[in-house]
Parts: sequence; structure tokens; C-alpha cells
Amino acid sequence: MDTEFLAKTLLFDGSSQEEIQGMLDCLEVRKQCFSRGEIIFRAGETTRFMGLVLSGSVNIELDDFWGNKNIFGHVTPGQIFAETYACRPEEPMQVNAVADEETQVLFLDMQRVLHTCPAACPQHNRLIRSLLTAMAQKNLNLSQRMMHTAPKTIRGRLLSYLSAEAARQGSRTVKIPFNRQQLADYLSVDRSALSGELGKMQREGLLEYHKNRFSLITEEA
Amino acid sequence: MDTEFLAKTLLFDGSSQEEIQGMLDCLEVRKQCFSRGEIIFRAGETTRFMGLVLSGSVNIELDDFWGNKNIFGHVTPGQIFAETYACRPEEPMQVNAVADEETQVLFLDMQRVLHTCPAACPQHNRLIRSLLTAMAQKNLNLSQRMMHTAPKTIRGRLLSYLSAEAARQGSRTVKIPFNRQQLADYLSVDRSALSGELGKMQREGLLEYHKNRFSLITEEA
DNA sequence: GAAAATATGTTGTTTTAACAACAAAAGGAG
DNA sequence: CTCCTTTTGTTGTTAAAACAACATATTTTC
Repeated sequence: MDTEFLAKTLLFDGSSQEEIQGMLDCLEVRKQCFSRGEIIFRAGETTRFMGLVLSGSVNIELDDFWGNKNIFGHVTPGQIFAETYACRPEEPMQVNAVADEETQVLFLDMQRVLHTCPAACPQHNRLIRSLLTAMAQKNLNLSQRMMHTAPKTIRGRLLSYLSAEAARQGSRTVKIPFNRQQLADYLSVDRSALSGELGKMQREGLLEYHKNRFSLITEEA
Repeated sequence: MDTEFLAKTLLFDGSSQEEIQGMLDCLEVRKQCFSRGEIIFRAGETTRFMGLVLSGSVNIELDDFWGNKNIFGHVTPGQIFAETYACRPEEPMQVNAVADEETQVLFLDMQRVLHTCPAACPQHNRLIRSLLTAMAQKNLNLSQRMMHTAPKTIRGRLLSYLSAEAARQGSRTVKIPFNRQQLADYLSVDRSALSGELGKMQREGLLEYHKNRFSLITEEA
């Protein structure tokens, strides 16, 4: 069941398909489908389970008292989510996990991940180490977003985000995984103000864009 | 060497002092002192080491292009820092770790933490699990700060932060670990504007404060 | 305890983003 | 293709924060 796909994920990297199948049995995983907009985990709940996206994608969202929606992350196939809360099953979740499209999720019980056959199977230790790496990466992503929301102006945030993306994708031209509203949420700004600032920056020759494709313009002498 | 203190930290929780001493030898830790303002890790560098604060405290700071300083975290004795980067030693650090006062730090080589005697010593697995829990907690802290910087107004951010602190400390009256500038940095706002808003809120009877001690006022019928 | 350094509060001005309401464009379904 | 839905862009108004410059208070140092 999905072992071929799982073997390519960071979490199970380095394990053979047989080993993975063995672990899946031992971990008693369960698979579930969600349609666009369906809530996978709801703020306020607690959970022992972490999710692994098999297909589709998941948004991590925060809704505040006043109904403003804030996107904290976008989880794509092979990536995990809610592992933080699964590690601290007494902490109520502060965010919602919502299917962004038709999505298949594999749920893993963190108690089993951490405590079953600790010495017996060597893959188990590898799994835990992968989890650690994944959490480190997630940490970096959170920090990154914080960096991008640190500037006080919309322009500053856009430049911070887009130049980081350009560096990461190794090109002046980047395709971003957000539409305008989502980008506004990610940067914690108003959508229409974001649109306005983008237009202004284009007129000033700082960048060009079409849909979700952006080109940063570097001034030549 | 410090085993009594370490036995009380989250990282070494559940291990006896003898076991800890054994691990310290096996991990080849090193101890170092820093004075207030000294940079422990500098943005742009990479590291295999994580830090554990033995005494004093450490601020995690981001300086942007324009010299604005942004405090991402405050690390107190028993807590660890830079473990994220130590887990991903190829990633250049995006932040500085700076001693906030006279500070003693224990450095642990993450390579050794993760890869030495994986099956041999049982404490090792416990250590890794503690690390995982610690990283989960850190993740929550990052998310928390994001929550507090999500509101668009200074007042909203203050209320978000202070009421969360009140809930955490279980009291209407909270003592916060920041001075005004640090609080402003944590909430990503201008210090003088923060001062102004605090004064206004006090005049409106929402809260009272003196120095870094704040009392939230709940309206009675 | 005086002097210097640091931290906090105050005020007025300028810049900027939020907000609201609408127009235009793009995308999908029948 | 046409209607309907969703997304994106535009404009003007209002509210708020940044910024700068300074006054006051508190802490540290000698």
C-alpha cells in the first residue's frame, strides 16, 4: 500500500519498500480522503496522530476572533503536518488543517512511532531521525515566514519573500504556490493593498508578473 | 560537571546523573562563557552544534538589511537553541544568537547526538526523543509568536500576547521577560508607538502596568 | 551620590496600510 | 458560447502606525 510513494518521502527515505510495509503494519496507520475545504484537524482539538499527505495538498490556517484567515503553511505530497501536536498530545491545536483540494492523508500514531520496539527494528530509529530532520525543516519554514512578515511595509514583505524564493528556485523568475488572497494571508496583509502595491512596483520597474509568476528586475548600470 | 543541573533539564529528563556523565563523555561536549552582547552564532554561518544554556540567557535575533533588529526568541537556563541548524548543518543560519547577559553555554555536536552508538546505549534514544519534544515545543513557540504578530493593530497584538501570557501564567497579572524595545521587536512594532498604545489602553482602563509587570482588567458587570 | 548611560514616555507629522465598494478579467460548467 | 463564479485590479476614504525629536525617568558606574 503506497510503499513505492512512501519510499520517496523524506520521512521514509533510506528504507526499502519491504521495510516500510513492515513498519506500516507495526504502526497501524490509517488512510483517509478529504475533499476541498474539509477540515482535517480543527483548532482546539488535541491529537496523537500526525498526517502525511499522499496526494492533493493541505493548508495550515489560523482563524482569529474576528474571522481573519491566516495561512501558516501549505503541505504538499510526501510532507507531514500536525507532527508538532502529535508530539505534545496534551496541547490543544491552535490552527486548522484544511484540505486545499481533493486530498489523501495517511495518519500515523506518534505514540507508536516513538515507543514501539525501540531497540528491535533499526528502521524505527531511522524514522525518528527523519522526523527530527523534518521538524527542523518545518522550524526553518516557520522562521522564514517570520522573516517575510517582519518588514513593516507591504513592499518590504514582498521583496523579502520574492527574493528568498528567487534564491531558493535559483532564478529571477519564480512561480509561487499561492493566489493573491493566499499570498496576502501568508504575508499578513490586505489583499487589495497587496494588489495595489504589486501594480505600483511593476510600474516602477522593480518586477513583472502575470498570474502567479513573478520576475524580479535587477537594475543594470 | 553540571550533571545535577542537566538532570533537571527537559533534554536530559529521566536520566540519572551517572548516565548523563557517561553521555557527556561520549558526546564530547564543550562549555563556553559569553558576556552580554557577545555573538554566539552569527547569521550566515553553519553549525553542527546545538547550544544548551547553563546560566544567563540568550536572544535569537534577526537583523534585516536596513538594520532593524527583530527578536525571535529568548532562551533561558536549561533550554536549547540552534538545534534546528545543527540538524541541518548545510543550511546557513538566518539569525544571530546573542548573549543577553553573562552566559554559560554547553555545546553538543548534533552528529554525535544522532549517530553514536544508536543501539548500544538506551539513554541515547531517550535523548533523541527529548530533542524531538523540545523541537515540537519550539515549533509551538514560533507559531505562538506568529499568532501574536498576526493582528494588524498594535493593540490587537498586545492583547493577543498579554492574554496568552495571562493564560499561561494562570494570573491576570503577568511579568514579561522583555523590556519595551524587546517587546516591540517581538511584536514587530515601533517602540514609541507601543509605548503610546500602552498608555492609551491604561487610560481606557483595559490594563495597568508598571515596568514589565502588566495587569489585565476584566470588566465586571 | 553625582554623572553618564539606558530605558521609557510624549507629541506632532508623514507615510502607509486597512477597509469598502466596485470594475474588470479569468476560469468553469452546462 | 453564455452564464455564473472566482479571482484580480482599481479607487477613494479612513484609521493607524512609523518616524523623528525630545522630555522624563530609571539604572549603572565610578
